[in-house]
Amino acid sequence: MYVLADCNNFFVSCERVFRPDLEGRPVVVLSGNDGCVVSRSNEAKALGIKMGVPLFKIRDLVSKEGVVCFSSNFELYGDLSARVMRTLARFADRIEQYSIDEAFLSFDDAVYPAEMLKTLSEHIVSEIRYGIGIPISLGIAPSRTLAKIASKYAKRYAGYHGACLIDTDDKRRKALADFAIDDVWGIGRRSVKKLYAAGIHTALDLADADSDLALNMMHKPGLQTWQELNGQDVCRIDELVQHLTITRSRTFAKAITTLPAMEAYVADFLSACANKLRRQGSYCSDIILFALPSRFMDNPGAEQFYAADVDIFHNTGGIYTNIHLAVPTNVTAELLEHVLKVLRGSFVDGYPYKRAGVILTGITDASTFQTQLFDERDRNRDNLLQSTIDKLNSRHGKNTIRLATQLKTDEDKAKLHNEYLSPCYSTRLTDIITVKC
DNA sequence: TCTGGGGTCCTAGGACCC
DNA sequence: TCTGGGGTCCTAGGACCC
Repeated sequence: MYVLADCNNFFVSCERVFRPDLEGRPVVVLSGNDGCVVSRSNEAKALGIKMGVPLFKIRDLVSKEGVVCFSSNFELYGDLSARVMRTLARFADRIEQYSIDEAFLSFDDAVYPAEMLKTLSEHIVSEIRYGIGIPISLGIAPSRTLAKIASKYAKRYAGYHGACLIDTDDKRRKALADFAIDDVWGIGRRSVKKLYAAGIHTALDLADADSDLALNMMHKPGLQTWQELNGQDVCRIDELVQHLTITRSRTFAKAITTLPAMEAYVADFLSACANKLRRQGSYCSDIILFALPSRFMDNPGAEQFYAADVDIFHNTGGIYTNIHLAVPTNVTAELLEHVLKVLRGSFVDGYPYKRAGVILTGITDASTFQTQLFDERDRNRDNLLQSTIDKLNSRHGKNTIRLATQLKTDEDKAKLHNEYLSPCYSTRLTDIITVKC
């Protein structure tokens, strides 16, 4: 059996851990530059605030209803997430972290009868609620897709005490009959339209349909969803450690128009990517660099460059390049050399670059590393220098040693528009909570 | 004024091989 | 007039996830 553990309104719940006064009040967490709503408390949902809505569109509602806003604080969320994951791992035979706030636990059926899992799950819910402060919902079922559905019911009805079990065919059919097709894991917007046209509106409609219908409309992933809704376990994710791509990108509050400013951001993105790459013990052979204008046609700064109905990359002067390296590497300075060369060659001064980023691909692990015959670099020296820098940074804090091109931390903060940022209560001594007696 | 960021998997089609 | 069959690898784009 699988247990899906899904934290409730995770980012908002993290903020509330250190602000218990916000229980019962409408709270939202915003994306970078305080752009869109990315997490909502139940009270905020009840006010009709939709996921992804831009803040400027709900300003009136926010002030009228006293909605509390937070900028996103990933240092805080990452730390609380790690605590939740460690706690979950203590209970399960196997754990697969699926996202920052979700994990699949798997249990051996021979050891854990369904009813025992239900009791255990309720125990996990209260352990995480009272030990860490995060409300969480658990769904128990024989397949991952059904476990996801069960977790939604656990969230919906308080009577389940945070854990819902779908273990019999009768329960499965009842649960699916009351579950909208567009809420099923793996069924996106595109597929929903086609399914509606075929008269399929609930998860049960799909499960009871012919498997060929699922296959023809939604190809292989659709067939897997069909199987999972019918209780078959189709393994789709595993205990994946290595990422196949590593990305850092940002939309800027104000477009970047000068090369030195862009170089600083790109160097920062690349440095963060390379760090992650080394932490997972990999090398990469390709870097994608992009710097693009605004996605929105009505953005006045970008308008003159925007031609309707044409590919934004090719016709507006935006940058989107794939840089292939002859020898895979994970050394920040070396990666940056390549990227800066391309950036300097393609950057157009005065052009309004609104978002930019770096993607590492062609990722391989250390054991498959291949040297090249005509390699001029002294790789031993590079690696020694890099590991020394990494050690210093891990001892004295992120970016203690950084490349000259990178942003200075204070400047970076000034440029970021994060009006409602909370302290990093659990990861920085300077931000530690004070209790007055 | 103001519109997120980081991922995965699958498929079709082109280039190339013998 | 008539132009194989089987395979691999790579890439761009689509769809989906939180």
